[in-house]
Amino acid sequence: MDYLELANVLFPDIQKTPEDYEAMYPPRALAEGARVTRFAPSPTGFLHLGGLFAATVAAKTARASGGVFYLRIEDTDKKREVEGGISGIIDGLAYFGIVPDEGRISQSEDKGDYGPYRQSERREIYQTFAKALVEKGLAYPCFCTAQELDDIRAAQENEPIKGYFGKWARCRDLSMEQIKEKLAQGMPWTLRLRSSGTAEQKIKIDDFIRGKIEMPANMLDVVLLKQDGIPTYHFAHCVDDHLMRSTHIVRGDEWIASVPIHIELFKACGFKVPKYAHIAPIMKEETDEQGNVTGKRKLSKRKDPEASVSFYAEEGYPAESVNEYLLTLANSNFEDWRRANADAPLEAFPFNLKKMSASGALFDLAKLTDVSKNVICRFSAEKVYAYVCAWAKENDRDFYELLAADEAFGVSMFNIDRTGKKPRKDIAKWSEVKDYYAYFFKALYQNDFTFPDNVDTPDIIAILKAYDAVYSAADDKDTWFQKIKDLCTPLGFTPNVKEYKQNPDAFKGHVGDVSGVIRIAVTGRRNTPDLCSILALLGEEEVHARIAACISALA
RNA sequence: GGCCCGGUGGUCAAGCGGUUAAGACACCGCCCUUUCACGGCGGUAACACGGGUUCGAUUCCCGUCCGGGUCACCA
Repeated sequence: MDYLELANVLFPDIQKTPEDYEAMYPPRALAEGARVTRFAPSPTGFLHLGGLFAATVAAKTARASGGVFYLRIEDTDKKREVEGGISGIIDGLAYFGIVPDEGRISQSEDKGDYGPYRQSERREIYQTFAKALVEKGLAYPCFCTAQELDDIRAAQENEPIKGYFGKWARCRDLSMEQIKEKLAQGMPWTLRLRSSGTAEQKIKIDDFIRGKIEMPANMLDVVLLKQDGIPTYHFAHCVDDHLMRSTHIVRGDEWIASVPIHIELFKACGFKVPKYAHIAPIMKEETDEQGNVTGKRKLSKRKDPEASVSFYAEEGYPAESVNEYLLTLANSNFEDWRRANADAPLEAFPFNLKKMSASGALFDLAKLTDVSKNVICRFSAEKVYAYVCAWAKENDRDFYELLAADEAFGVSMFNIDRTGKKPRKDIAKWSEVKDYYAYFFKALYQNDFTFPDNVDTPDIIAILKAYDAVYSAADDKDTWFQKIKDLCTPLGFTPNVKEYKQNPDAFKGHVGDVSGVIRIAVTGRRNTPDLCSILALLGEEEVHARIAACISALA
């Protein structure tokens, strides 16, 4: 067989050679140890949490080493592509602060010297390298139809090794005449690798996360180029990551099984094999209708709302919170680092690929909530106000109008209990703010005047009347509190909590019960930030009105 | 089914031959406290199972079980 002739018959239009591309995309001039990583999603929908996680890990890996992180779009399957998929991914990443150093930066723009970064624009490159493989006798055209392939699969049902190889590889040894004849008939063809693997061969890989793995070598004549001339994932991965000079392949662990194929391909092409880091997926507990746990599975975009990154934007979890949560999953020492470096930017965390867990973690919303409260309590009131406004503008227009009507008021509201060493941790996501802070707005304020059972209604009314008489919005915290204490004794309560605990039968309650009554009368809630600040912000007129309304409701 | 990978409290996880088996979240209790929080202290709770190797196994080996992945002209 004259492979040179075959190559020209198959790829008559390809003039360039692999050497041309090697020269066009020279090795990167980076410092020793700098890692080049990428995120390479297919634009099949919006970004999901697993993708964000992989991108985060890849980006951190590159940044921590002074390397390069780039975005490549793997759109070799036009059937699955969705409209706006590319910008959905780019915008999604940007929302979480991930801006690639190079690669695809918009629906139609690239940045960097190793592009194009969209696979559908790299057709000629793949064909050039495919042609070179044919010239070396390492690839051949296959004319099998989908039906024939199905038949092979059916026949192999009980075989230990399945796939296109050995006696099943019917097109492997076609003569030049047969090939030319089929081509002349216009039969569509795919290009397959002529694998040199045997059933006995083993390969070893040293994965950054999994460690040493031994697997049977590839022996399948996998498809390199589909009928439409577009490469499969395997071939595109090989050509792109070589030409774009990736040093570390960070990807989901569903790819582990195909590493033998990839290694054979890199070697067949004469490329250096990159390092691999296969990350475990984020899992979700699976339950039946009764809520019993039946197992776990990968977070699914279709079944789990929290799989989609847009869920976090809609619920109002700040990107910072999601990022921190993801980092707790990625490197378990992150939380220790955060405690020791409370105010350091996330970028300062010394991320370590090797500390990644080999098994998939269950997604834990309670943990995210906790992380998020810790993140938000460090925000300034101005920042909270800005975030809540931005969230409400998209998700709750009425609430947005209320907030935007008075910025100073909004900031003051979020500033309560936020300035000390131990800021209040009450907000985990912006969507709960409206409920927590409703009493600040006349339009939202509601009160069903439900008081705890330990205070009788006549006492409630007495407390409110007495407080209404002494209240002044100008009171500072000490004055305010002293006034409440002064109310206690005449009404049968004690200003001293300890005293009450020592002798609970001697009093109707303590100063905490008294302030609790005032809180509920004015806000309708049993838990709020500092009451004194709330009353001052609400203003005298409003406070008096609310107290009066409460008294008449109870009377 | 073949081939890979994994299996420490409910969850995330340190530990990697000798530990009272860390820590975080959640939960419970106590303390602090004008409420709510915050904070502090304490508590319940774990090495999947069976065989080896060893003076000694959570740590090493084998088997079993369980969980996950993969076996496309999808990525």
